[in-house]
Amino acid sequence: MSVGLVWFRQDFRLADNPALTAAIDQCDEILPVYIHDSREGTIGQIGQATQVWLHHSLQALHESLTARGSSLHVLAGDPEKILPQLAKALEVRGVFWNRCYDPVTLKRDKSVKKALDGFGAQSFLANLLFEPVKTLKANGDPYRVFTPYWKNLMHLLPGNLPLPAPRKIPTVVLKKTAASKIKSLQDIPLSKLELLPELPWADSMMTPWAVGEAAAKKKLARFLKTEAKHYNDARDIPSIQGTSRLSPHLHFGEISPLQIIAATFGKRRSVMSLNVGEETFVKEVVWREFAHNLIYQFPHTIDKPLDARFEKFPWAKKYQPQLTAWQRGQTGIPIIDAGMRELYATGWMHNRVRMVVASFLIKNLLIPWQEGERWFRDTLVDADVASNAMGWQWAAGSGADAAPFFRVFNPVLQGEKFDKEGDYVRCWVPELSSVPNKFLHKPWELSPIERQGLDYPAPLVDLKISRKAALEAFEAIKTSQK
DNA sequence: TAGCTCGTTGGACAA
DNA sequence: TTTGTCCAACGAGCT
Repeated sequence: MSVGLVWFRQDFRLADNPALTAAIDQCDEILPVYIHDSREGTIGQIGQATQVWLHHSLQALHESLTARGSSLHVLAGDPEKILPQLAKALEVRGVFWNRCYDPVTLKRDKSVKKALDGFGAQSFLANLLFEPVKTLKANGDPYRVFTPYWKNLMHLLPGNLPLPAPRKIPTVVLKKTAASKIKSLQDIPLSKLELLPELPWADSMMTPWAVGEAAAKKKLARFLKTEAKHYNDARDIPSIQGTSRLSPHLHFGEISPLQIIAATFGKRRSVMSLNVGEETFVKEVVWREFAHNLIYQFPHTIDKPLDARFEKFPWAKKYQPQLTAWQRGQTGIPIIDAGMRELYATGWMHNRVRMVVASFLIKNLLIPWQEGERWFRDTLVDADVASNAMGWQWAAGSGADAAPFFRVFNPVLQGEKFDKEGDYVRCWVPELSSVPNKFLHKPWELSPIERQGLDYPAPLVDLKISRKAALEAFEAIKTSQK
């Protein structure tokens, strides 16, 4: 009997999982494993919100494996040591996994592959549509601008059909094998990973979410049936369900980008045949590809600006109180506070508001974008190295295809434009619920009498003055060498 | 090769 | 109230 080891990492699904399918094709018996590596500097060292999601996602994967006669083996430690030990003890024919492209994982996987020499390690493209190493401009350089990237790749869509989920997964019983005698290879209960903090926050944060492959599939189907048509406009209104909210599922691979594309296209074979909403939605999936491509081609941009001029940007020197006020949703600017509170309460924030709070942190408070990136990474359930770094660098103006420096979002105008009736602000900043719409996004303009009894802080900064200061700060670096 | 246009998400200001 | 123009400057991609 030949044995195949399937190493799950950020691909917690059975359908459209090329590593799993290949293992079943090539081997008689499978051992599905997840290895948790929480050492400092490893990819396992993730934010609190994503840890909570990870716990539930592993649980869901285990359940769907069990339903097919298998189970997930959870181990903790260094994959570079554990995988060769397991491979040796089980005398495997192959070790199968789906590739990730962030620099930390890439480096680790390279070592793992080397350590598995002779055990038939195979990796697959599964979490992206396009292989970053092959996605280059005609002259061989990496893309830095989204539009040409999109124009050149849209013709390849919808691409292949996603793989079906295997009906049965013939599984090795660890207890009967040599591996069961080695302590470090013994299965541990999921709770031992200690991913769930002992805080009521972890429960309440997860209330709006259903985790796992089945939930992701259901959510996609619903979105395509109802919201996708209006996505182009509705996605900008934070008070309504206009976006797909698939980002955390995509991050953990509970659904693949290929599955999303295939379902959106249906029987249609070209982008031109999609309606405007669907096309914009597909474009967003390709934006995710673009972010992963950028991080693959320019790995240093995880925490350093792509545009080197920004290394010398005159950021504020002391900013802890302002940073804390921003994190807690106590800046005195309603739309900012609504967004930051939504983030803390649910692990998610509407994309329109993400741009506004990022612009405010960077351009009105002059706080380095890396601080915001770190906070998002710790609090978002969809926190993804590539998308997060690209988004923040876009807001800062230091990234690829970034917003020009003079583009400073005015949170009052953004609020009045995208939260006209104030539903979003009233939902997350209830202390303002009685303020009339005219002043809801600028309560500091209420008369002192009207302000009486209003338990809401004064704005942290004057928007006009701080905007001017930001433009002057950008002036200081714009002539220096790129 | 040179010249041209264009660039996810905006705001201020003048007319 | 609405609309047009400007706010930099550079690389990508096309002709």
